[in-house]
Amino acid sequence: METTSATKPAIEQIAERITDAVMEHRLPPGIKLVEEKLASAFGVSRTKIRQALTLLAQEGLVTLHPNRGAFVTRPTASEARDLFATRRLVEPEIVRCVISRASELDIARLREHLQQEDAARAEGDRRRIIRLSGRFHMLLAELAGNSFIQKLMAELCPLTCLIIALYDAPQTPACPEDEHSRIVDAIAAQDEATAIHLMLHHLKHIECELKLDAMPSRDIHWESLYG
Amino acid sequence: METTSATKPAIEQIAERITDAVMEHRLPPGIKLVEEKLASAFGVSRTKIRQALTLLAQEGLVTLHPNRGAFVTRPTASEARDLFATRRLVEPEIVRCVISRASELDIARLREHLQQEDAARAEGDRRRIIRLSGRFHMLLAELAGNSFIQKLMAELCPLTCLIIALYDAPQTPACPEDEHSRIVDAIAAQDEATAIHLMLHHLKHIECELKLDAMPSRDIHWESLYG
DNA sequence: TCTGTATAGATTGTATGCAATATTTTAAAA
DNA sequence: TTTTAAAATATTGCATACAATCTATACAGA
Repeated sequence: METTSATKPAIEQIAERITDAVMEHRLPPGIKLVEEKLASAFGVSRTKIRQALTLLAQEGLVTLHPNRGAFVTRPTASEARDLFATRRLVEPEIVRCVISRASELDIARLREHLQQEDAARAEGDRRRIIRLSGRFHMLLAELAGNSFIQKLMAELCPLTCLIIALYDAPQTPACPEDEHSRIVDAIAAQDEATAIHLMLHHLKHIECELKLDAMPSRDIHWESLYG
Repeated sequence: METTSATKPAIEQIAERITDAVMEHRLPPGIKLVEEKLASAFGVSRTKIRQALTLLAQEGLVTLHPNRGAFVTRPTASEARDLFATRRLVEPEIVRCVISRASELDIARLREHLQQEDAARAEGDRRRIIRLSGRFHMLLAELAGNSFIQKLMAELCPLTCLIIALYDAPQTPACPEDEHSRIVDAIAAQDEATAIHLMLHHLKHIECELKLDAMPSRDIHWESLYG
């Protein structure tokens, strides 16, 4: 009897790599994901790719059009607002849970992540900054210890990256974010009120930099236009 | 050019029928779902069944064991507590949204649903009662108008049914639930404070009837016991 | 009786092939 | 030149077949 292989199912690995590519804006919203191309890129057959795509579709990162294929989702402005409303509801709870549960080691993991973000910012690697910013919130959710909230945030964060790709002013100066580090400080100090306040401020900050209005063309619902 | 067929993808239909069976406790927690059996039951090939199963696994209703197959999930007591914590966080927000958005027609839909629940209760059809009780909360989430929250509740409600199947005292007298109808009354009256209070009370009520303690044997995590 | 091993059977994992559908290209007509 | 129609190409949807893996049974030895 051997050790139960801890290797993740290959399908999830594929989905994860596609997710990373989306988070880094290397796969822009709306782009078509052709099964055969992905299959040869990953060195597997279409069967696995299909399963990975249905998985990503379930997460909302990919949209499946019957008989037409898979596309990276283009969230509407309305969906973007719903997403941030959900995050404003959930992330304060995450902060509460982390403060009440986190060990020294957890705090250390957070600080280590902050260092990675700093490094990316120092290099001006905007793509990595965005991905790491998302992963910061996913790490917080993980430390909160509620698997349902963790899973929800694992879906919302990549989608947030997509929304930023679509609606962020192109020349937003790479966010002056010591915001993450201040949140970690408040958590480490067990200062719940401050931590929650900073988190909500941070979310508002991200949302407000988006140009969610004045782009009605993006929101046209072609399917229902004529009937 | 014809109308884009509004027929749901067949895979989702299969997943939905399996979900209903789970909600009605016709597929008990832990049971194995053999692909071939399902394939012939639904009259399709294993390929589609597999995709439906990965979808259900993503929702958490089914657990996939590599090379061993798919099983209806057996939530642990700890997961059950996390689930209710999540619902206590989300459902008050749902109530708020519904109160501020719901039209007369939406309220009518809620009342119609209550009638179905009454009918099931009058017939003593416990299975249908449980499924409809779950669907009541899913309907509320739908009316709240936030797709992310709606999707989350669409996962949590079937799981709640599973938890009830596992942990509910077998002879719990079919819940004396005018609780749903009182929630709808408060919503219709736009009485936010009361509606939220009733909702939280309702959730506590469900959770407290569960025997989440004193059954440690269910929670043993065999995989991590020795290393 | 119990334990361990070998064999047979069942089930999952994956690739491949073909039919159905969509997209692009080409050519013809306005 | 623009529009329309038809053929050619590309892509998805699905079922099936085979290999890999797991499970159950049978049997030998302690």
